[in-house]
Amino acid sequence: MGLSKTEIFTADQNAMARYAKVMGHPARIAILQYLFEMNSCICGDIVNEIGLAQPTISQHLKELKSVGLIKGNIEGTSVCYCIDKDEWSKMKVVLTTFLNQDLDEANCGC
Amino acid sequence: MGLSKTEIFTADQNAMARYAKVMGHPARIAILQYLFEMNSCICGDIVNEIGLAQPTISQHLKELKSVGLIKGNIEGTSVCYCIDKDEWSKMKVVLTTFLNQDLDEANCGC
DNA sequence: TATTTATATTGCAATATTACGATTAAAGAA
DNA sequence: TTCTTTAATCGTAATATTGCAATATAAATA
Repeated sequence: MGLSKTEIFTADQNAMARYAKVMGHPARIAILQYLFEMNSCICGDIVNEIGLAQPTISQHLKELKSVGLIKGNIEGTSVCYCIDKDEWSKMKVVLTTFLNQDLDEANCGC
Repeated sequence: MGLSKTEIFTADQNAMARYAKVMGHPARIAILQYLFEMNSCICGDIVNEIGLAQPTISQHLKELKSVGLIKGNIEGTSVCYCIDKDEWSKMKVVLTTFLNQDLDEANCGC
């Protein structure tokens, strides 16, 4: 179907999956890394940095924006993109809590 | 195209995206949580716990196995699935390093 | 051996994702 | 106003994902 059955999962599970999913593409990882590295963050620079066409980058930026991880400010004809620190912090809490689950508790006979 | 251009990204970027992608579905999050909670981890139990058909769960388990996050041991007619602690630790390092990037360094004028 | 039980695989339909050329929109420059 | 620049949107092709019914497989049991 291509359609996830989100209804049967908890809000937490869906939120975690949503964050993870948006990070589940190397171009979006690369974009986020670039935004962390650079203080200037013009969309055109991202297009030049990463070897993908402008509409493709624009689409990835849209997805990052849809979960709130980045925000864009119009500056004349160009757009300056930045990490949204509040949302990044939220994601960090959600994902690290999951990643830091105690492995010693996960013991089965296998 | 539906096909990611992995060639133009670094091994690290692709590895991160691969981990994130596999966690990018609530059913797989739910499965991992269940494997953490329970010490017994029979496939059939997972099917009962999560409201998805058996073939669907089997498919999700396959994807989790493909990145090495879980391993399955045959026990008679059933299969016992467990978290692979080594791989989980690897993922934890890769993702938390990314998540813990210094937000104060990411400053633009926006 | 035949039957049951538990899981994997196959095949398929519906939808989503990735990528890009072409076009559009909006702001600045000539 | 016209031209240029920059980024978003549209349209489309190729591929991937999600989900399940039906079937296959493999081990245990009767």
